[in-house]
Amino acid sequence: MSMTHTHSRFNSTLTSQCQNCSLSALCLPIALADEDINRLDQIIERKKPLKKGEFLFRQGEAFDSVYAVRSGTLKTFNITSFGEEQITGFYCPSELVGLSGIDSNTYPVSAKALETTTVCEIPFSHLEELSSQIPSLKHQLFKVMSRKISDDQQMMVLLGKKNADEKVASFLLNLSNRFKKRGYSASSFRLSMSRGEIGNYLGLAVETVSRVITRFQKSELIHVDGKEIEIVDFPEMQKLVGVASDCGKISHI
Amino acid sequence: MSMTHTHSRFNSTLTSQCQNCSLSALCLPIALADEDINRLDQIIERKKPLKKGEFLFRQGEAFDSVYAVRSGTLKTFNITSFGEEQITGFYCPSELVGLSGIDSNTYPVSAKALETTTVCEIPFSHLEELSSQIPSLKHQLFKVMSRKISDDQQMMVLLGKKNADEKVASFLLNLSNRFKKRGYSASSFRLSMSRGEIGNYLGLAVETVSRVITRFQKSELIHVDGKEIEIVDFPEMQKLVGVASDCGKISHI
DNA sequence: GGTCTTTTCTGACGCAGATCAATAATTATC
DNA sequence: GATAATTATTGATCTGCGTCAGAAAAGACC
Repeated sequence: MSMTHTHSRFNSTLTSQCQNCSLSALCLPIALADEDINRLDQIIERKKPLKKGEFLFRQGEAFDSVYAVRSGTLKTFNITSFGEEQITGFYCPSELVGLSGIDSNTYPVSAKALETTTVCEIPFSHLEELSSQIPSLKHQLFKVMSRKISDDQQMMVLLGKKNADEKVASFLLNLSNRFKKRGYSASSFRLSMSRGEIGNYLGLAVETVSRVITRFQKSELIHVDGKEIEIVDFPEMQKLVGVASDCGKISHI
Repeated sequence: MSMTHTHSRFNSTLTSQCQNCSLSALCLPIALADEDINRLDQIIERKKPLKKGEFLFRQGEAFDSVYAVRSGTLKTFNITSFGEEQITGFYCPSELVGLSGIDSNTYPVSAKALETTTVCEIPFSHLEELSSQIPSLKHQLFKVMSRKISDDQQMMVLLGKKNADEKVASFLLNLSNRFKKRGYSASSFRLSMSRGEIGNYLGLAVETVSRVITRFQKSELIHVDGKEIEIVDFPEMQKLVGVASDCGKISHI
C-alpha cells in the first residue's frame, strides 16, 4: 500500500482528523497554510489498528518514525536488568510517541497497546526534512520535545517527593486534564490501564493503588466503578496534589 | 559589550573551546564545515562567571536562551507549592541547560550555580534560525533534546523503582560517566553539590545519603573524604545499579 | 584566629508503604 | 455459558527509610 494511496483513501477526512489528533499539537497552534498542511499530511501514514497487547515498537529496534496516537492508549516501558517492566509513560490520542529514539537511532523503550489503538506513523526523516522548509513546523517540534522534557521533570518531582495519596491524585488529575484538552469530559473517564500498571508507573505497589483509590472513594473525592472514574471533588483533589492558585502549570505529570 | 566584540576577544581560543564544551555535543559529532562552525560561534555569547549561589535564570522568567556550561556546575530546581525546593538536574561542563523553556517561552525551573561557573549563552531564536540553514545542526539539536528525554526517563525509573543504595550508586556512576566522557578521571572526582542536594535530587533524606555513603566506604566500594569521591570497586557498584553486560546504556541518570 | 553558620554524621524511634496471603470480581477462552 | 486466568480488593505483618535529636566537622565572616 503506497503512501499516496493511503493518503488519498483518507483524504476527505484528513483535515478534520488533524483537528483533534497528533497534529493538533504539531501544526494547528501555528496555523499552517493549507498548502503546508497538505505537505504534512502527505508524509503521514495511517496504520491499521493495534490490538490490545500488540507492540508498536520494541526497545532496541531501529528508530525511524514517531507516532501520533489517533485513538486508544499506549504505554511505553523498558525492561530493567532484573527483568521487571518499568512503565515510563501512557499516551492518549493526539500525543506523540517515540521522540526518545532520535538520539540513539534506536527506541530506548517499547510501546504496547493497552486497548485497540490506531496511530499515524510519521517517518522522522521526512518530518525533519519538511521542518526545514516550514520553520513554524520546526518550532512546533522543538516545543513538543521541550514540553515533554518539562512534563517528565514534573513526573520526577512526583516520584521523588510525593506520598501515595498525592501520586494517585496527581495521576488522576493529569489524565483528567489530558482528556479535557481534547474535548472529552474532565470529570468522568475510563482508565485503560490496570491498577498494576498505574502502580508500576507511580512507583507504588498494586495494593497501595487499590487502597488509595478505595479511600478516595470513601472520602467522596471520586466515584469508582472498576475502570470507570468520576472525579467528584476537584477542589479537594487539587489540594492533595498541591495545586496553588494557578491550576494549569503544576498538575502535569 | 557587543557580541562581535565578545566574539573577537575569545576568537583565538574558540575552536579548542568548542572541542570539549557545549558544542561538542551539538556540532562536533557531525563534523560541521569550518564555515559552519564559525557561524555557530558568532551567535554564542560568553558570559562572565557566576559565583556560587547566583542564578543563571529563574523559574518564570522569559525564555530566550539556552546555556552551555563551560566550567563549574549548575543545578536546576523548582519550588513546589509547599515552598520546598525540588532539584531536577545537575549540569556539568559541556551540557545544555534551559531546553525545557522552549515550550512555554518561560523557564519552568530556576538554574543556580553550585560553584563558580561559566556558561555560553546561545540565544535560541538565533540557534533555531541557524539550524534551518544547517540541517546537521538541526538534527543535533533534536538529538540533544531526545537524549534529555531518555535520560530523564531513566531518572524516573531510578526514582520509582530503586532503593537508597541503588539510587546513590547510580548517581555516583552517572557522574563518573559524565566526567569520563569529557576526559576527566572516571574514578576520582569532587562533588560540587551537598549531601542535602543529592538527597533532594534522589528523593532521599540527607541522613540516608550520608549513611549510604558511609556504608559504601566501609564496604570498600568507594573512598570518601568530604566531597572528594573515589570509586574503588566499579564492578560491585555496577552490580548494585543493575548494569547488565552493556554498561553504557543503563547508568545514565 | 575566633566566632558563627552550615553541613555532615550517628543513633533511636516510628510510620508509610511493601510484602505476604487469601478472597472476590472481571475478563478471556473455548 | 462454563471454566480458566487475570485483576482487584482487603487484612495482617514487616521493614526501609524518614524524622527527630544531638554531636562533630567544615566553611564563612569579621
